[in-house]
Amino acid sequence: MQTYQNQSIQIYNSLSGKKEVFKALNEGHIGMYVCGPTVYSNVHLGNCRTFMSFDMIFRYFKHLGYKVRYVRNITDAGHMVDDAEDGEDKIAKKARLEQLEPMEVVQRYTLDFHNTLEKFNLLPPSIEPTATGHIIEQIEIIKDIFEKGYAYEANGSVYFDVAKFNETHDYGQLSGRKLEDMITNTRELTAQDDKKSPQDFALWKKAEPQHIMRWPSPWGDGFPGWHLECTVMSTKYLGETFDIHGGGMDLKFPHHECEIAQAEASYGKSPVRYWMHANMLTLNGKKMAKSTGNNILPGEIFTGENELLSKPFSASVVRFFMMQAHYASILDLSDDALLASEKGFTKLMEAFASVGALNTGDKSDFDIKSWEQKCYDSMNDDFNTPILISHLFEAVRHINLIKEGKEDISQLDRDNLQLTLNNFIIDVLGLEPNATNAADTEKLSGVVEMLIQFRKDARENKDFATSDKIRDQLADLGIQLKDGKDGTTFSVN
RNA sequence: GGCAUCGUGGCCGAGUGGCUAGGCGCAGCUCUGCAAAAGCUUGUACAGCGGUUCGAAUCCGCUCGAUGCCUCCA
Repeated sequence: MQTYQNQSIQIYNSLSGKKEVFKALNEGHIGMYVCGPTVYSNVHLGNCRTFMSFDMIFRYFKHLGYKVRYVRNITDAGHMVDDAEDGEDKIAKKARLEQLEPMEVVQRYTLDFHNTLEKFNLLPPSIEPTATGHIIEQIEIIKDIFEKGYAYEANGSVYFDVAKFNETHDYGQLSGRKLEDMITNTRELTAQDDKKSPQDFALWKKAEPQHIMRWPSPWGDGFPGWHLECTVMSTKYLGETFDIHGGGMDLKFPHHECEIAQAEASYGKSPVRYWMHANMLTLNGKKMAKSTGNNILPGEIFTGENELLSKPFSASVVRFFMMQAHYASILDLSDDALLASEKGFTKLMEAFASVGALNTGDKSDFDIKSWEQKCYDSMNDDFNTPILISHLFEAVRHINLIKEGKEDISQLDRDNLQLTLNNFIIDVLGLEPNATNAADTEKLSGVVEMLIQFRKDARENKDFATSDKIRDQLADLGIQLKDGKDGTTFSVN
């Protein structure tokens, strides 16, 4: 029997606007699609938060014993830009500026993306398809939508006819918009090209002669519209209806709305059972975005080379910081908040590391079973990691009390505690103990233990000048001595 | 302008009709040669104004403020 059969998960479904009990389409299996990045520049920390949120969700499902197929795409075909160079796609533009082949840009930033996510300890998705690898499928679905009467061709481009679609379907169901409101409220747009209506969106876009990324199609050389790849790739790998579709909140409209329209137009049914949206990471109270430059790069966090930061922070600390907020809430990044998280993270990890060495007794003052269920309950309630973490700190308190001999724990409970902490801290939250070279750690440990012994001798001889010198100089090196009931331990910053 | 979301104690951040979230910081205490670490104790917070209710931070209305989307964006 798998763990998931004992746990009932509630998910906030953006489509209904309510928390719903999650039920997998196929018992024991979950299909999850998450909109990935457009690889035309370095991933910033805001991007990372979204992928980290879904990584946590992926991890939890796996922990519960589900077989999960997690698909996260790479958008390498570029999208339209809205500034002066109208009609040019982002990747092509970047390529020309840097005198690179488009696929060279794609390669560079895909690598950066992967490297960064690896630092944050994200699990790779099951499939990571690219838009350029699915041009044929995209052309096929355009033909299908065309035949069903929801698309029209204009000057070598193909557009989705939103008004036509809305006659028989509900365009705007996800974002809570009404087509008539959108028509009356549409802002003035400069490049309105060949669309019948501003609400229509491109399925296929004609490539101008200078446009580098282009493919042949029944409508001439061009490139696919930016909503299409997700429809095509999610369907290809997960089926016409699948369990979960995720992405950043900023993709809700129009991107996800258009995905629903395309899928309903082509397959005649709603593609997704649970829509999930991760909220924005803000900087100075404003959304991080590539286009506005209001962002911070992961590399700047790791080196501390940013005027907002007083020091560098490890990837795990940043991950812990993000896990202390609910995925659907806006989270504001600041030096103070990271500093506070770092302290909490260290406290948590030190307690976790010490569980195995806890002295055991005949009884336990800590009800592990009910505590464990509280951990599951918090995750089952729409993946509430901040609540989970509050329960983890409850365990930390007990661990420290046991260490001081003020509470007892049985051996069985200690083992269960260690296992459960490992499940949630390592497997579900994806946190990592500070990575250090094992061989170096062993040597360092030997040296520090030696100094601890010298200090102990000095203290026994009441030579406090020497003992304090050892303690203070080690502290200057970032090694903190901790005098406890059963002798002195140390930790390295 | 339209559509949303949000406004919680010094800071971050959960919760959401009555019952302690948690982390960081601050203060006191215990421990200590002195510290640190650890533990214990302490916060009577929910933007403002009305309303519903036996009871609201939590529901409703209005006001103010912030953010997001409406145009590429995680």
